[in-house]
Amino acid sequence: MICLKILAIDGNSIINRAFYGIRLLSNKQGVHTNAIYGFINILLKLTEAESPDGVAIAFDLKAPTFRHKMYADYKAGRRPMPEELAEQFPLLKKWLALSGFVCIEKEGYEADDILGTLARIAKETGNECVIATGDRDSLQLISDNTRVLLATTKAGSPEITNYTKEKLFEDYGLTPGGMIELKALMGDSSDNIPGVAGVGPKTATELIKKYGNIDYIYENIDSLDIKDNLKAKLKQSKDSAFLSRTIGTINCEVPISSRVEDYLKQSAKTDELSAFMTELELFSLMKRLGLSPVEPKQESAPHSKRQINVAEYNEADICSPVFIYNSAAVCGDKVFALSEEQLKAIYKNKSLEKYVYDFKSLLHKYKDVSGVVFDLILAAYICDPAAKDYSLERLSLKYGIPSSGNDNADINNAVLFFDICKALEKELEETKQADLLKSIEVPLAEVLYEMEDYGFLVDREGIIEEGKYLEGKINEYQAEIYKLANAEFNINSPKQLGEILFEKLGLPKGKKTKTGYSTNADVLEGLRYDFPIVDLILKYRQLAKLKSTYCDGLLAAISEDGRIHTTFNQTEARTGRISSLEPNLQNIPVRTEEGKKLRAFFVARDGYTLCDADYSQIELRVLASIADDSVMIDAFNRGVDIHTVTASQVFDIPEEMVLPVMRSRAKAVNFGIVYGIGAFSLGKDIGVSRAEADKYIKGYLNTYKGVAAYMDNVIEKAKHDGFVTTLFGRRRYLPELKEKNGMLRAFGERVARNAPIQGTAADIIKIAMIKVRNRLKAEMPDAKLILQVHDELIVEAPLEKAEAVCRILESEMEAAANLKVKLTADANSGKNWLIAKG
DNA sequence: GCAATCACG
DNA sequence: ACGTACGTGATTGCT
Repeated sequence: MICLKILAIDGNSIINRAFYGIRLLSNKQGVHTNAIYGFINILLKLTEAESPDGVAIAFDLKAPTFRHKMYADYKAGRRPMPEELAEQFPLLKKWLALSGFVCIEKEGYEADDILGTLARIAKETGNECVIATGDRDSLQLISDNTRVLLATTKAGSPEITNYTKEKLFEDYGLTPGGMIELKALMGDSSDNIPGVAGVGPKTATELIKKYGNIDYIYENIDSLDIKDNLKAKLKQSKDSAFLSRTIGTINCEVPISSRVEDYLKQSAKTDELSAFMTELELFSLMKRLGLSPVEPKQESAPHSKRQINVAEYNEADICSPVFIYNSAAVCGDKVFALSEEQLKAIYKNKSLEKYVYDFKSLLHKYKDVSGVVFDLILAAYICDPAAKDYSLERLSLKYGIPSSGNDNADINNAVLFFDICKALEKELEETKQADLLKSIEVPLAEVLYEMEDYGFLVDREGIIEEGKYLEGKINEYQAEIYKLANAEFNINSPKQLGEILFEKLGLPKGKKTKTGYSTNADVLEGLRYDFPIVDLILKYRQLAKLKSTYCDGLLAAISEDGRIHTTFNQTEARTGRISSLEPNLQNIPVRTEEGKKLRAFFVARDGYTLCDADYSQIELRVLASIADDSVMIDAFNRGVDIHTVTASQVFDIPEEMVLPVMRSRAKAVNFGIVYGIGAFSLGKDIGVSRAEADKYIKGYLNTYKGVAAYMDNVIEKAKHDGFVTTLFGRRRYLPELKEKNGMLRAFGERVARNAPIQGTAADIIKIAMIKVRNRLKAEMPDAKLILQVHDELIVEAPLEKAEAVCRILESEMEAAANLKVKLTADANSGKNWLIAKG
């Protein structure tokens, strides 16, 4: 077997050394390049000296890591990175990518952890790892397969020490593992790790040399041959020592590729690299790499070529399109700061085309905002619906856009905003999603604003009464549970509940969770008829949920106008759905009788009524259409109950012979198929054996051959493309399909099957919402759309308009898309949500 | 801040 | 042998 050598570089550490070791350099546009220059220099030296087979450069991300979670002050008090350095990161990463080097960054982990993981992978695969860093923390990673090249500054001049196990012992008298123990005692001021108060490097080293580790030290603390006051200090800081060790231990299990081949250097994109380096004016490095400068093309790098000048606001300069972020705007080749008055006037001006950030929030703030043709936050969501957030900061990193370097933050951000808009616009064009933004998301933002603003009236007194009633019942159940358990405990604590049920009372143990016994409804349901206490707990849980989340929660959310104004999040769900929060009005109970009662407290105001319309089986209709399954299409077109048809096909009996239990099983299969179900879960869900469930699925796929083919094809295609799309072109990227972890890959496959279905349905109802809102606005402006629950729309309408509104809802919802099957929506009206749902 | 639980489509 | 159905948000307990 050939032994490969992987050079693993701590990107953050090395770029820092480069930045502080070399005076500020910059190109003509004022982009700083000294850290990039220094980094590349070191990288070239390292590769020449080591001739590695692969190179991986690890970077920190800003996101908090597990260390912050364990220890809130981790890295507290660090000086923020200077802007001149920060702006060089995306450029360096671009350079590395163009050169064919592999960069690794992982949310929640530090560069150190990635290095540790690479070292472990190298070790496990019998390869060699060389770590290059300026941070002594990595010394703990040394092993027979791993060396550390430690960059330091000695007497003002850079020096590199090659640390092997032997060299480490020579310098520190410790093993790599000992370095971790050392840190547990002495702490680390740069990361704000406390260690043991009053113990510095010298004492710590002595202790570890003598006793090996802190476990031994603390187990035998009283018999140790050390001074009493040192013992006292150690005892005093025991917890801190163990915490410091945990935090100081590098995590070698970062989820990154464990194939060493994935870190081999790819060939460089020479042309692009030359253009990029020319732009950065890194001519001496180019020479060293054998590249020659190229004449920059006019449009090759719009953000750094294009000149935008800071100007005074002048109304005559304003023309379409104008790019507004906070209180500054870019228009033509000028950027200027705006007063609130000026902003207001620009937002009002219908004929002025505007690129904005978060249209819906602007509507809340300014009420009158028109002429919006582009919303950055929505565009960025379409381009990457899985992103954590859509801040300029994150996007500028993603698209490699440097700061314009202006002193005024607003001016700077407006220019950045402009550049990001251009990048997103380009990506939307390239991925054929521009229409999604223009025709769906931007108009929808305004509809959602109106819904949020209008709100949903609730019967406050009714909810208060219901809360009191529930409280009484909950107390009764609680008393009975305590009596049966012969103990008082917190029923809301799964830990305590598990101990009572499975240890004290000795009930048969079911599933386990990471932390103990599972006490969820699935488990308890199986025990409820054998053990009265379990039945009570289930009832208690149900009512406790209704009380806390729905009574107390909703009451707290009622505004002064007596209405609940939820917030719709248009950029959260990876499938394209919208979500509702603070409070969530998309999960108001409906499945149980007790829960349903709450819906009666969602009401229409005097003289008005609620019109509620929902799509019938929209996801299955979408599936039938996307899969082009003639049997399912035919079933829908005949207008018969789809679950009955499925049962009749799967059980091979006439439709009129289908029994309720058969229909209900067929229904579970229909739903399950949409989610990419397996026999195990289906069996569990409907309470039949796995083999029985497997028969149903086989029967299903044999009946609906188009669906069967689709389920295979969609994964095939997703693997090829790296994403799936809805009927309207909305993408969901699926990096999971490349996973070598089978579980994650299987998850990716289920998502590939589900996302086009759920996503297309989401697109359709979004279109319907826009159409319904426009019809209402034009024909009966007193009627307002107030809520969407994925396949359901609710309008508050004047009593006498109820019928007309129901017909508008039905017809617009049905006409929202033209599928291979007819879409059906059914509307009802009533004075509260419970009644209106029909 | 995470895990467990449970509410909805 | 392992885990096992997609997408969300709120509450509670616990470290």
